[in-house]
Amino acid sequence: MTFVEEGTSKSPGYCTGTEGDYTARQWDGREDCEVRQILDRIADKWSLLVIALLDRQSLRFTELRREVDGISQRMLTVTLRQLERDGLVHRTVHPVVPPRVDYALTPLGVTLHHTIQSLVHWTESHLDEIAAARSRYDERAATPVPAATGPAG
Amino acid sequence: MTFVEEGTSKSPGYCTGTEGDYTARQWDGREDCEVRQILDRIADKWSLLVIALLDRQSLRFTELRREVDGISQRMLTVTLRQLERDGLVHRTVHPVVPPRVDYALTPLGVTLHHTIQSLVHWTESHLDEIAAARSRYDERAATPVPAATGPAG
DNA sequence: CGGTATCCGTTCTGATACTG
DNA sequence: CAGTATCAGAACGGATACCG
Repeated sequence: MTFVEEGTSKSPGYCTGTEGDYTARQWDGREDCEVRQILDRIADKWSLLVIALLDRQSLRFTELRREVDGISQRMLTVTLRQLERDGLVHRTVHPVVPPRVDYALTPLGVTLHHTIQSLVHWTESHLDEIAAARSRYDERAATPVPAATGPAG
Repeated sequence: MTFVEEGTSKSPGYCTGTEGDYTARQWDGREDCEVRQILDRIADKWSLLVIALLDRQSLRFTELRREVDGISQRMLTVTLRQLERDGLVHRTVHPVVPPRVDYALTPLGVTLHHTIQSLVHWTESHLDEIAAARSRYDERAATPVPAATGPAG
């Protein structure tokens, strides 16, 4: 296998000693890097979709590939491996002549599913607002000189 | 500016016509790509942190940089721009001799903050479980031949 | 069918230098 | 202080070829 087995030393600069200086933070500095790391993984393009698809049902490799559709075989494998490693999905290999492998959410994965659904729900609920904000920003970006209307002189 | 102004045609293969084939999905195929796109942005390493930091307080560019610490000036700028474009943070420029720019969450950003806090909370609550799962997986990975204990014969 | 290993282009990110 | 522009290296992601 090629992907890193280390989950903490993935990239330098993540967990540099930043202690005892901030005051009003929700996240702890030492913990923060870990949270970010996990979050970055579960909020991954494909991970999110796979977890959503695996809700209340078990799917085969090919079935998942068909559902996600846009994903390549490589990325599906990698995503599934990460999810399995994190204990979010369970992999069942059936020793039959045409190999059959089923993937299902673990109890931990189910709890995550509930949580990400909240985030997805928020996103769905605010798609319009974000789109509108983007349009506004885009317009403003096309206005280099807003022509100050303040009291000149 | 260099970053893309288009928010939908970022990458090919995202929104390929995948309609009327799946059955038990929570997310709609056409909507999915948008949700994923937004999600991918707000769940960004830095975006998440910036939003968390901006909760209930306004911060200057340098202050944010100090807090996030590991972030480069470039990434902070880019992250802030994206967040501003999505209508999640508000940018206030004070026309003083030493330039002063304050960043604060918009009402929309505040609602997002609540939601991502749930996700962060989940992650914090399950750090140990994930770490344990990883250790288990890592051990299994170091066992190429599990020595089948089934009925040999 | 399910998966691995490799090659290669695209994207992301950080370091650096420069501006107002 | 608050950015912008450019470059180089790392990581990501897809296509391909091959295996059990």
